[in-house]
Amino acid sequence: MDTLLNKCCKLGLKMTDQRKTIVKVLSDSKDHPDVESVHKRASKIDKKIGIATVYRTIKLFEDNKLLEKHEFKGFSSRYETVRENHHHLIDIRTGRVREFRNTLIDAMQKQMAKEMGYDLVDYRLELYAVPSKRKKK
Amino acid sequence: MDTLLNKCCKLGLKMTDQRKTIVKVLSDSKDHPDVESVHKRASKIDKKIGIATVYRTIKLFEDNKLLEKHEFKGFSSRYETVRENHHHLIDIRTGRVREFRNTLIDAMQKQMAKEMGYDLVDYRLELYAVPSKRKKK
DNA sequence: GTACATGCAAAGGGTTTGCAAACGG
DNA sequence: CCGTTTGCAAACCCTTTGCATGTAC
Repeated sequence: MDTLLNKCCKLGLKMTDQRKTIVKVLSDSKDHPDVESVHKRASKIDKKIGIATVYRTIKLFEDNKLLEKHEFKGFSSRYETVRENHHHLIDIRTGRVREFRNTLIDAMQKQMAKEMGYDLVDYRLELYAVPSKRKKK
Repeated sequence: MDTLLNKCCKLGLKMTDQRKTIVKVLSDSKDHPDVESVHKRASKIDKKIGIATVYRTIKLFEDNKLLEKHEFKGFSSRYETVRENHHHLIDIRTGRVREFRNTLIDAMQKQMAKEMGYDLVDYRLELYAVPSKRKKK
């Protein structure tokens, strides 16, 4: 098992009811919600939960590499549970995020940095797009 | 001539002294300054210039496609005059930005979007790196 | 029990806006 | 001239923080 909850336990994080609620919301999220969305969803389980707690918990998870933060152009910060490497395509009309992998681009990025005399530490590759009229080729 | 000032005139923008000052600052900038830096540099020419004016002018230029805004991770918004297509490598220690081109990656991005059934509208490719210890290969 | 987490509201940083006065074309 | 732009300060949004209270281990 490698659930978010398990990872929290392994890290020895103190699991309050609020944190468990937020873990559940994040684990159930198939999209890339922002803090407000997480708070809204969490409120359905625990109507007393404060948004400051959501901010603090998300930051805690982020610091512990359980969550990844994305700041897509035109949106407030959005989060997803850390999984394998991938890039994002954002539908600018709906905000929907689609994921993709492309190991060739990954390799080229690393090489590009090396050629410029740097060691790659992190990257960002985001495609902003709209559904095409024609059928997918 | 294709200077920023010329582009402003062609667009019929009212050129106040403040705007001319900001245009000069931006034209002289070889880096990717944030609003505060632009304001500081502009203040050396016109000590009365207000930061709200800098914000408004930069937004005006951005809306008119004369400036490009970048929101690099960990920094406040930074700007550069629009030029040919290129990507950015950010030295996370200093904030210094290096530019590079890679047409193969460009092509792959477009193709990636198409394969997913989208038309690419915009993208973001940023490398975050530190100078490598070894000599550039 | 004790150190840490919570909720609230207030503060924070970067950016925007309302207003009266100044100014460009 | 008249509509636009400016400078100032207040408002703004999202996020963080101080504090007294509550809670997991």
